[in-house]
Amino acid sequence: MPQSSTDRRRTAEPTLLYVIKQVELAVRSRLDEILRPSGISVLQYTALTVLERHPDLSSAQLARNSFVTAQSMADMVVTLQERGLIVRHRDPDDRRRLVLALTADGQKLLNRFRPKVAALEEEMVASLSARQAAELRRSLGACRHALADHPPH
Amino acid sequence: MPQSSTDRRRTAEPTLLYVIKQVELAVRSRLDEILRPSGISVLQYTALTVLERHPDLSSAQLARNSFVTAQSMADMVVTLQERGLIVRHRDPDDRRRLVLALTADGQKLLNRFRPKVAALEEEMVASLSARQAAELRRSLGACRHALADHPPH
DNA sequence: CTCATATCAGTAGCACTGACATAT
DNA sequence: CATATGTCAGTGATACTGATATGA
Repeated sequence: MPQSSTDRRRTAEPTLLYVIKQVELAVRSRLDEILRPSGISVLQYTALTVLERHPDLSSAQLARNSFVTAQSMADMVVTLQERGLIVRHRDPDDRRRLVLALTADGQKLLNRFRPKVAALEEEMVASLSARQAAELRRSLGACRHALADHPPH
Repeated sequence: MPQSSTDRRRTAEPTLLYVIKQVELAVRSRLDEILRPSGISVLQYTALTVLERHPDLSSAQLARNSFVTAQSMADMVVTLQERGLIVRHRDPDDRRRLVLALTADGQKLLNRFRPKVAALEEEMVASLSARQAAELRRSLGACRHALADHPPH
């Protein structure tokens, strides 16, 4: 007897949103282990990698990039500053902005953990071909783009 | 002058791990808005959908599924129970286990928000073909599987 | 005046460690 | 005794709302 396609109790097919969440949960769990010796959290590490790729961001810009409020990001920025991983200085062209930059220690921390993080990514895509991994990245980028252009509430 | 492939300051290419995190952040932000009228959090909603697909799980099993400790999940389970969305009863075959089940109200809540959540997923994959969306799901499933089989720390 | 940025204060949800009782 | 489940207590990192000051 065929099962109803609308009986979600018996369809073992989870939604795409759920699968994304599951992968992110697994990644975060593994990154937690990797970063534990560093003393910084996964979110703080992520913020550092963003600053590495996009120098001279303000805290407010970093907040929008991470879909959190400016107040939430401010706490993390202060923490990273107190640990000597970033510095802040006024933007002379817009004296409201406090521009963020990695310190030598911050860069050193990123360099130290990059191999293990890259190994985790390798492990994650081990069963995919290079073409499949590339398409995965493209598709996720399209998903991100589709959701990003949304008026904040 | 060609840029060095190891100078991550100038390579605009973020890691796959980062792109996954970005999509999950965007999804969570949008789900927050959708679920705000319901009074439950994204994590609580997710737990309800897991119980819908896999009835008779214990809190500890649910915790392992979500990569969190049993204590963390216990808090959420108590909250959902107090709101009348789930019930718990002893497993007669293993009297340690407290088996979880959706209540009628819990099922009603899921049914009420399913259309909006499905619409969000549609919006996310709008620029992908059906084949691309299917491959995205397959690849993410492979990633999840590759990371799941890891000894807990 | 408006908007954006940054900050301060208070609150709440979430996850953690450690300890413990109970059942297999 | 060893293992798994569930609970209780305490703690910390995170993100939120609301209010305020400052500069474009």
